[in-house]
Amino acid sequence: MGSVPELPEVESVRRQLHPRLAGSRIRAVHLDPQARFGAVERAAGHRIEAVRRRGKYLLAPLDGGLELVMHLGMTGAFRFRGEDGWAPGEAGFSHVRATFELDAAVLDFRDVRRFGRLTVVAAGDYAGIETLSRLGPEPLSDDFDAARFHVELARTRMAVKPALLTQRLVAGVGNIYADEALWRAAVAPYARRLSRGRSDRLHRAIREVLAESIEREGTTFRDYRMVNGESGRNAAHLVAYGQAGRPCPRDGTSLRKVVLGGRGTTYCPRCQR
DNA sequence: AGATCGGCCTGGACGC
DNA sequence: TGCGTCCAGGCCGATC
Repeated sequence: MGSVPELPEVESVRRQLHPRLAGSRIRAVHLDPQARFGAVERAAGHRIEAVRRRGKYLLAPLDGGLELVMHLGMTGAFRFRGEDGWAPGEAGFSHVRATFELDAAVLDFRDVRRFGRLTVVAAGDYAGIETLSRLGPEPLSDDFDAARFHVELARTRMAVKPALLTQRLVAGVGNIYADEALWRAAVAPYARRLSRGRSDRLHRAIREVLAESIEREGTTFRDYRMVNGESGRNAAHLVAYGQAGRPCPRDGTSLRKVVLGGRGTTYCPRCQR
């Protein structure tokens, strides 16, 4: 059972990184020689202006017209060297794939499974990052419009859950919150071309489950950690994801796990239609 | 252009 | 106990 950083987890990381990094200069960058990062060395010598987020991407504009784009992948985490038990010789100090020497701190990027990505691009130029360049609206902003969501859901031939995971209809929803939102909206993950009523319920449920998880600083099973090493508190509130075999809180039916679009999917076969 | 599918990567769970 | 196998899964690139 992994724990994948999705929008609430990435936002929780962003909130801890921004105050520490904004205004700080990157003196040097050290990279795992096996890592396939994109031109991260170019960040050296540049000042970080802010740490922002789009979907599951962390975006750090640098002075000189550059931008550091970061994705945590499956197991990525940022930790400050020598803080909160993160130091050579301490338990758990391992799998460091990149290190940023800053003015007054050393920031490590830990990533056990190496799915994470770090890239430096010209500011705003995401042409080489397909998912980011075609990313849908931020779910918690006014850009996430219910009418447009319905139209786009009706246009695709995909089942609703795989469609959500493409990041094109809405940004930042992954496997956990897709299952949670579909359960809350009582929509079957394999449904297609939702009615406006169902699509509106799903639209609202996506916003709710993400906002509630941000309040709890995300969902931790094992891997996801905030920058200070702490776990998020949302795992105890999951109703669908990882709950196969448990009774549906709405009607008591045993929750079923299937594979849909290559992803584990848990839902109530009775009330999610 | 949209949809689908395999590959990437590693540790933990599981079976014998 | 120890070894082998399977699974998790976001994104990317190839293919249809």
